[in-house]
Amino acid sequence: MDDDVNRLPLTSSLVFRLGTLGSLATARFSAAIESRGLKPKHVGLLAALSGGAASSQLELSRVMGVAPSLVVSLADQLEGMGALRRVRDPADRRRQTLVLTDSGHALLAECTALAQGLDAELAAALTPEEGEALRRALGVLAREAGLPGG
Amino acid sequence: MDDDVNRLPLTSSLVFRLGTLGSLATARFSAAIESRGLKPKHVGLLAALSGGAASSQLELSRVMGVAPSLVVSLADQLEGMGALRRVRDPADRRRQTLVLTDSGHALLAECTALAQGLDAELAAALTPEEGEALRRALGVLAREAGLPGG
DNA sequence: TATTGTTATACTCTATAACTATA
DNA sequence: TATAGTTATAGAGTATAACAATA
Repeated sequence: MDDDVNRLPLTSSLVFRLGTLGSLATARFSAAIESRGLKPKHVGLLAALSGGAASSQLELSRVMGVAPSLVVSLADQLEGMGALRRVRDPADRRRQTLVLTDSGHALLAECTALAQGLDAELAAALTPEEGEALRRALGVLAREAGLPGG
Repeated sequence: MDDDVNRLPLTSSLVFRLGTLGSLATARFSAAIESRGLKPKHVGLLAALSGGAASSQLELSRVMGVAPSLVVSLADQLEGMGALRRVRDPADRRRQTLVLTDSGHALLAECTALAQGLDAELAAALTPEEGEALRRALGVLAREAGLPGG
């Protein structure tokens, strides 16, 4: 009579667990970077720039999967805090090329260190082998989905 | 000079990848259940009820990590589509016990099947061993974080 | 006429706070 | 006076659509 005995519960599916753990991870990262005045998407933009995945704002909006208007707003704020500069592309003056400043590189490095700290907290519950397997599997899925980062 | 050569990029950290893949997983699941008139949180509520993790609305808000007012709204909608009934606890008439109807059980079973389909799509990029390792690691993290589902 | 960036506006999601009923 | 639930309101985050500048 009860369906649940015959099937894996929804809550242990990959999609459900990725969803809930992803939201938890984002919340923790958000709290960690809050004191720098950053939100996760700011950091995503910095990382995409640093990785060379994109330089113009429209390219960034495609790579990040967000609306162009959001990139404008994120770039405004990052420019305001001195993390990047807008440089007009002389070959096509419509394009704004975003360039990380030294301070932007340093900010990204700080965020990377914070992320590594959170990684260590997460991985503490896992054996080294489990942690490594998790990294590998998530890497495959990220590549498969066309997400930034190698 | 370039920081990136000496450290793992932010985009391959566990937190970043859980965040981005989690948001992708939620978007896919959301699209899959949309035709049923459901959002992921509706399904989360059904799953929490079915798993016996909570019965009163306030308990549900704690288990799900959302505001009590949101549980009211989700329960309103699920009640409106006949997936659950509100039953006053006779011992404490302030409490609304939420009970899944047959139709609610069936709806949850459909959503579970949809999730399993998405799981299969995700796992297609992984070897069987990688998929199993991913499931295990996410299970450990979910338990560690006190998330529902075993 | 098409494209890049920007601005203005609206929508979705969710929380906080005020309120009602019961304890 | 405290608690469960509800309603009203507000805020964050983001998208869509209209607009300006350049191609």
